[in-house]
Amino acid sequence: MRQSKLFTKTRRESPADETAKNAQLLIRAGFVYKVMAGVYAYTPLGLRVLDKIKQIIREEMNAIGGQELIMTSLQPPEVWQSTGRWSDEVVDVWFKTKLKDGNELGLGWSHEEAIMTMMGNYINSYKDLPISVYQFQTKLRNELRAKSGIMRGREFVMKDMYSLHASKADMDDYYDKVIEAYKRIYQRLGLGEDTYVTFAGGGAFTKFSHEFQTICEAGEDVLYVNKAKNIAVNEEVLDDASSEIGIAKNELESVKSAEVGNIFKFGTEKGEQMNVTYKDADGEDKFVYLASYGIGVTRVMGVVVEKLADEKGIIWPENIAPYKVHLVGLNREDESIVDFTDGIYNSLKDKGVEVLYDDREARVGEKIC
RNA sequence: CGGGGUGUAGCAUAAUGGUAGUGUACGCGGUUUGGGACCGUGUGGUCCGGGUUCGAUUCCCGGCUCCCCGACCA
Repeated sequence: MRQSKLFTKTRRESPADETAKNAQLLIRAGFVYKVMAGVYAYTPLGLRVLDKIKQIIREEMNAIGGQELIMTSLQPPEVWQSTGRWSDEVVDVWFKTKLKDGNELGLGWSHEEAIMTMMGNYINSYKDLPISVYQFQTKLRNELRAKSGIMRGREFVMKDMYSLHASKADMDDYYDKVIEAYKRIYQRLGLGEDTYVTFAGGGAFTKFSHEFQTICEAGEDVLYVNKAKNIAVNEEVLDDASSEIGIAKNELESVKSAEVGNIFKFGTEKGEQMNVTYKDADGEDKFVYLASYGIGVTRVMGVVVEKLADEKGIIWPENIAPYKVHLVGLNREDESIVDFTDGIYNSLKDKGVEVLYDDREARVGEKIC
């Protein structure tokens, strides 16, 4: 890509209406454009980063048998009524709207019910299980308060995977595989060192759900960690979990963290509520087991910026940098030098190296800054 | 949703009850040229609605916006 033609250029100053480091830097560098509170567009540079993060996740999900598909943003109420999650009292982040004929619609904030409804149409026998599907979907959530730049928006990209099983044991096995896949993902994203698997807080599902928390000043959660023992406990479940694990509070250090992934087992709960069954080997109807696995793709991007930036700006890990090479062409008035750098640019391109070529007529200082 | 703040040019900032200034960005001309260079010149602005006033960007009321704290967060 020739930088002279690149859509978006850098800005010298941070926007006054952003205090979050990730938003300030991403806007200054021209990776995102703010549309409104909690709603950001991704420019060509930002999209390249997003696509690379997605590709890493995609590879790891495929490696454990996940199959990519895409559900819909428009959601019919019926699908959610069976589990009680259409109610605004139960789910307070719904965006709801209406069709021209007056019928209500919701905009997808999560997709468990949507997946289960669809799966119910395809799963008949134990031979159809297990099955694991995932998507990269724009989630729409009517958050009371958006904050922290791209880390908590009303519209954001999430990878959500759903696995369906014939037995608890099979679900448990797969769940553990996903944990390992997630660890590889965060490793590849450059967050591995500071990302911990923790028991999640939040009521009835605590024992069946885990969060992936990355130590990050800009995060919303508090984690108690023991780095040497590689143990981390969410503040919300500190008392219960620490006794269960057998570690004393004073062995743990309190740090702020951002939730970069959340996985949980529904067991047969959704299957029962939505009547999703399969025939077992004896011809008997059984409820399917469900587990689901999320990664906030755009949030992860924000966390990377927050954690790895220095006083001069964003530092992308090589795996997700928008380009592998930034070729800086100087002396644009000297034709022989222009020809020379053009040659380097073309040969890198021919070799399939992703290269951003600064061919602008500008001084060195400006290009490098 | 409760509380606090905010709103001036593309961006960042200043000032004022009486012609809104500067930087940057952008256009043009020129001097430069290995870490955001300089000179000249030009384009461009007071969130929306109402009120007070001879006159409101400024004061008052309402709305909206954005940010922060809290609450919320499968």
